[in-house]
Amino acid sequence: MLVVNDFLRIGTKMSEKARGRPRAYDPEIALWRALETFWTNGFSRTSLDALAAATGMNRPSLYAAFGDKKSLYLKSFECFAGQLHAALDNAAHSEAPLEATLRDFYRDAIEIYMSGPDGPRGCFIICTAPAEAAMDADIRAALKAALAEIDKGLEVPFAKAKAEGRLPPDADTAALARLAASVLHSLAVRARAGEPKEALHALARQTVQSLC
Amino acid sequence: MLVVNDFLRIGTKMSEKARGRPRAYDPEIALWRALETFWTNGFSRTSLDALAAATGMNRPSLYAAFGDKKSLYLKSFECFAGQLHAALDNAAHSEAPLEATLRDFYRDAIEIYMSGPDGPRGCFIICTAPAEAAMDADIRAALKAALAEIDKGLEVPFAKAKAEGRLPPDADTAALARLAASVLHSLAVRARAGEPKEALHALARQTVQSLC
DNA sequence: CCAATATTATTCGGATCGGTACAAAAATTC
DNA sequence: GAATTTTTGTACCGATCCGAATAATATTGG
Repeated sequence: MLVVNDFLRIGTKMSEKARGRPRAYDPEIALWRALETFWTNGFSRTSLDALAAATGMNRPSLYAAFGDKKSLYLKSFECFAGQLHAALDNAAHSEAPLEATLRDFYRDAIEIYMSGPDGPRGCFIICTAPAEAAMDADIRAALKAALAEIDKGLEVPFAKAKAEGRLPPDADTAALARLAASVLHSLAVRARAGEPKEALHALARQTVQSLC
Repeated sequence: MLVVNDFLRIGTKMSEKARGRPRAYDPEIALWRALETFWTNGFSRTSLDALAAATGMNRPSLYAAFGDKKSLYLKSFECFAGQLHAALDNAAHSEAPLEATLRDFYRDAIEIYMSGPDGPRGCFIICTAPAEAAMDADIRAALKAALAEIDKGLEVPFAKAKAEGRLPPDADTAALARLAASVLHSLAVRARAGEPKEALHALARQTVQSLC
């Protein structure tokens, strides 16, 4: 239950040399490799052996660095949520008009959803967390928080457009943002199901047109 | 690899008595119990022991009746897809105007998504299939087909409204239906994440308002 | 060179996994 | 009532699961 100590050291100054045997892995790279493994396989289907193989670490090192399997999954989740947060921040601070902001946001999302070494993987959060969420309160809480962050983040561009008079004064920006977020969720699932990229772009286009 | 024989016998006339020891289970009930187990736990996290406990059958009987684990999952999937198909058919044949049809469709869906013995479970298809879809071509194909059926099914009410002049003559009914379907997907995930029922109804309301 | 420290590498252990073999049980047919 | 047929129940299979215990290795500090 100690664990995690390593993570705290990432940000510290590297002036004083580490005392013992040096690490053979980069924690950030290893975490990303673990994330990718969970992303394609989901939580329950991913074994510690697969994670060890993907990270190049052996199981004890994995455990020492990230804790048990679920802890590693949640760390991967937060890592992906960080990327998501950055994308939302980007949209929130966009100077472009609402249509363009939303269009670019979807474009970037689709690009990520369609990526992957063995075919499209959709969204880490939407495609792997729900399966576990019903029985696992921690994963459910993480999922709920991520959904809320998407809703909140997407509201900013709508609110800005409303403040600038580009939306009707009675527009419910929170509701519009939740609708836009809903399409994002669907894009994630559709990509993973194998829908062609053009169909996803068409859906995004229709959404922008309907909401702006 | 024989298997399945039992299923074929469900619909046959029961005039000639079965020859051997009688079945101790009802295949339809057992399938529904298995479906519920997969629904809450997802595919990978569900063990054959859990399925046996839920159905009241022992493992050999399970195997004889439904084949291996994935085969049982896919049968559960198709069973749920059948319910979905009925709901879509209901919406397609509705005499009510588009708004009411869509509103009722969402209302019924939310009711199902919020149901469940241990809290809301969302949608069997949207919440359990994506996790497996990236690595399992069969589940991916089933998921893709189900998504297509939702898109197609929801297009009917839009097309009817357009034909009756209740939508602009240039309305892209297929695109609108895909957008409406996307919100359904999101409702499934949101319900499983624990969003309150009223929030889901509000999202449905906003969607109907935006699309009709 | 020797102690201390921290990580790696090997190995194991109990539990559970999905699937099956085999015999007992319960019904029908003759 | 004996033979046949089908299902049930038990027990078991090798494989894999997650986690930990132990030993070897590589570095720093004295």
